[in-house]
Parts: sequence; C-alpha cells; structure tokens
Amino acid sequence: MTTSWADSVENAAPGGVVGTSSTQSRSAYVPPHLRNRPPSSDPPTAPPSYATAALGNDRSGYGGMSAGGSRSSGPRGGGGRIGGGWNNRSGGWDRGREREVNPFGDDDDTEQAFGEQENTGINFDAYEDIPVETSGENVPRPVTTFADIDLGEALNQNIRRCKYVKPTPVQRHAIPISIAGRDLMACAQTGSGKTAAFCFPIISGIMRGNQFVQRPPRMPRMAFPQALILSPTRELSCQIHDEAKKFAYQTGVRVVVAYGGAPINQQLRDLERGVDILVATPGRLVDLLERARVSLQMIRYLALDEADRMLDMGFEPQIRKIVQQMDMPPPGMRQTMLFSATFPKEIQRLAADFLSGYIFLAVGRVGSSTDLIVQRVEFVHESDKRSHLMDLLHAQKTNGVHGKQALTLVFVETKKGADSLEHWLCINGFPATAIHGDRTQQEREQALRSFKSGLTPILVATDVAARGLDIPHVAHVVNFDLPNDIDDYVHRIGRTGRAGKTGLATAFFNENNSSLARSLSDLMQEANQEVPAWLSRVAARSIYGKNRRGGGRFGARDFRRESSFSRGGTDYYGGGNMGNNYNASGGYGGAYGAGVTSAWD
DNA sequence: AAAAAAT
Repeated sequence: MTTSWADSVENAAPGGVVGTSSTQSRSAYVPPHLRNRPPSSDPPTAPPSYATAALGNDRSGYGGMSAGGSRSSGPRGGGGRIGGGWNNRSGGWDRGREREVNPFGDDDDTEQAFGEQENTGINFDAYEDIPVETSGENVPRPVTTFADIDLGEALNQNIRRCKYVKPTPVQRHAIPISIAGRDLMACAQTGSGKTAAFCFPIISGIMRGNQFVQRPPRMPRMAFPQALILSPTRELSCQIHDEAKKFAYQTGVRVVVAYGGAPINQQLRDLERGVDILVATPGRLVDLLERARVSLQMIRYLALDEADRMLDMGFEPQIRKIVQQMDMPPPGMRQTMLFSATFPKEIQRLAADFLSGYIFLAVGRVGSSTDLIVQRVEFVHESDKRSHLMDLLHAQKTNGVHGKQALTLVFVETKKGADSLEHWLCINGFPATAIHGDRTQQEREQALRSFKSGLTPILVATDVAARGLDIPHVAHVVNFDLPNDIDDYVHRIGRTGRAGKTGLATAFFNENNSSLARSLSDLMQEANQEVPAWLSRVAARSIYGKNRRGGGRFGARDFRRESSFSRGGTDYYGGGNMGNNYNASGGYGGAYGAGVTSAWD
C-alpha cells in the first residue's frame, strides 16, 4: 500500500485524529497550503457543541414510515462501516473490494497537483460588502470560519485539501442553518460556493447520524440513499458528484450519480454497492424508482440545485412525482434545501409545498453586482450576427491569458442554431465545438472537455450550459441570441467572472429582444454597467413591466415578506419582524498567501 | 417557441 498524500496530511495535521490506526510509519510531509500555518489554526476536534448540534437534525423520528421495525443502535449496512467515530476510513464497506479513488489525484505528486490549480489572484476584496438577507423564524447565526462548526475531522481534512480556508458568504449562513436542521431556500449566484454549502451539512449529518438511523429493510438490489441531490442537467449532476466525492473522501459516505444518456448498468452496479448520497437528474431517477432499484424512504436530506429551474413548467411534474408521490418522507420529516441564483416569486410559492418552516437566505448577486463581469449590449441585426461575432473573436485572438487561450462561450437559442454556428465558425478558421440536448452524451462530454482544455476555445451552447457549470477561464460570454427571460441571462453570464476573476459578457440585441429591454436595462443599471442610450429608450417605451425582482442587490426576495412589506421593493432593511440582515464583510482580511483560496465552488 | 430530462 502506498502512502497517500492524504495520509500524510492526516499525520501532519495536529489535533489528535481519533480512530486512525497507524500501523505504519508515514512521512511528515506537509503540503504547501498547510505550511506556515500555526497548529492552533486547526479546528478543534469534537467540541462540546457537537452534541447539541447533532440534535438539530435529529429527524430519526420518522421510524414509523419504514418497514422493518427495530431501531438499530449500531451502524447500518453491515461491516461496521462507521464504527461510531469520525474519520473511520479503513474499516467496513470498502474493505478489499475497491480502494476508494483519491479524487484529489495527488497520491504521488502533490506538487504537480497543486501546481496545476490556478486559484491564485482571487479578488477577495470584491466580496467585502456583500449584502445578506435572511428571513424566517429563529435564524441561526452565521459563522466566520469552518472551525466554528464541527463538521467532523474527516470532512475538515477534505476542506483543507480543497484549499478552502474561509467559508464564502452563502456558506457562512447556509451551513449553520442546515446543521441546525432547518429547511432552506437559498438565493446565491452560482460560483459562490453553493455546492459545498449543501454538501458539507449533508455529509456531516450522515456521518453523525448513522448510528441513530434506522436500518433500511432488507431488499436485495434496492438502494436506500439518505440524501438526494437533484439538478436540471446531466453535466451539472456530474459536476456536483465530482465535488461531493472530494468532500466525502474517506468519510465512509458513499456518493453515486445517475443520469440519462449513459448506460444504466454501471449506475445500477454503483447503486448496489451502496449509496448514501444520490446525485441525479430527474428522468433517470424516475426510471430507477419505477424499476424499484431505488427507494426514497430513508431520505433525510433533499437538495434541489437550480431549484427554480427544477420547479418550472418543464420539470415540475417530475419533481412532484419524485418528492410527493413516491416514498420520500414528507416535509418536516426530512430536511429540504433549495438553491439557485434566481428565485421568481411564483416559483417560491410552488416551492413552499416542499418545505417546512424554512429560512429564506439571499446573498447579493456576486457575479453581476461587483463589476467583475463587464456587460456590453450591442445592437446587431439578425443578419449581421455572424460577421459581428467574427469581429469580436478576431479582436480577442491576441488576448490570450498567460499562455492559455481565453475561452469564449457563445449562447444561441436553438439546437439547430448551435450546430450551424459551430459549423460556420469551423469553416472560417475558428476552432469551435457545440453542446446541446440533441447531441449524444458522449458528444456533450467531449465538447465540454475539448472546450475546457482549450483545444476548441469556442463553445457554442444552448441553455443546457447556462446553469451551474463551472468552467474555469471563460473570459467571454457572448449572448449571440438573447434569452427571453432575464433570469436565464443572469445564469448565462454567470459562466464567466467566477471565483473573483473578471469576465466579459456581450449581448447581441435587436428588435426580437424588445421584451427583454426593460429588465436587461434595469439589471445592468443595478450592476453599475454602462447602459447604451438606445437601450434605455427602448426600455422606457417597453410595455413590459419592471424587473420583477424590484431592483436591488439580491437575486430574489422572500415572497413571504412581499405582501406585508412591499414599499417599492427596495426596502431590504425595513425592519420586518421576520427579517434579519447581516453584512458579510469582515472575513476576507487579506491573510491569504498565494495558492490559498476560499471556497468559491 | 425553445430547451432540458428516460428508453
């Protein structure tokens, strides 16, 4: 057995790791990001607060719902998987059968692994004064460090391996809320660390709860996940799965992904080996439920990423089926977390069906409100779009950033449009690829890889790529065709300007987009962007209403406050009896060295 | 009207 980098870290980490059976001597190697850190900066292990925190999510009372009777005081699933302690890594479920793949890929060559990460130069100052609004009853106080909450040593190690030093604003608020067992509707720009915000509490909760959770009924070939994470696209589910695997590494918490377009057999095998957290797209999950290969009766956590999309017309029936018409415990018996950058009122109203006594959390729109993304709108007739795009691409050809070609993501309206634009770009000497829902899953993943690697630095995409995908180094988002919904615009431009980096978003506007004029103009104004005079004129004439968010710093407001406190929509600090406001500043004091980053997803 | 999501 090779000495993994992870083992070395563990050995180097002070604080007395409980349950580590050190049968062999390990080197005392300290990885770069942990050097120069005083031992005292490590989170203490298992402070007394842990016991009380654990009560917060004690939803084990729904025992009556499942068959099979007796409460199990021991670990479930056989094999003594958890063994009652944090950080039990070697015992149990994976013994002999498979070695858990190190998702950090740093077993042998740590330096190289970290050298490839390009997360220096993060502009923490840009996040200093992010406004935060919470509403709901008894909102738990936010934390300022990961150590303020005991997530468990194994998870803490993974947080360190990810080089997350400070929680992001959404994490500071969302993690204590979900650790306290509360339902949550969270509005925060993708790229602000949402994935970790719901994964950390889930993983931690599964680890701590395992010895209390009822053993699932003995049903061969039926999987009983404790957490379900749903997302609207296959690629996003993959991405969440990859992230969750990192966070869950050597915690004993098993993460499996299931989505369409890929052979189901491997997914079935993965499920049979055991799953605690299932990441899925809705269609494939319904399939698995109908085949009776997955049961939701042990679900303790439900997370919907891009929740407003999941509840819009296209997805709502499937989501209702999964959440309300199968065997999932009802609200109050499970913990539900909804995340998105945008949350229209009407969707919030729908979402209330899935929640119980929830807390609404809004973190100021990072991407569009901090000048990190420069937004431009140009009037381009339909017939001129291609040559105009060509001009843009020519102009930026020379602007490669540190040797790497700047990536350009071009959004179009239709799948056909994506194909034809890709073809046109290619025959005109621009290395482009395309992604849309009519391509095979292989083609989709290939396109994404080829784009990320810079092999084809231009990606033409439909809205399949609009949400959630984290593609580093996207310098330019072009809205070749503007969407009809301003929320889609927000998600699209959010593919650039991530992790504190700057980005450019160019929109081609013409008479077909007049319905968007008003909201686009308002949005840009709020983000301190230069609004062209012609756009202001079109917006002023527009018969379409003002941005339904009512302007301001948040992607949405708690609709529950709307009726009693609607005074023009800008009064976020109006002193409603259920509202709380915090200022998120104070955490990013600049105490970071190169290569150390916060948890911007 | 379009896109996404099961086979």
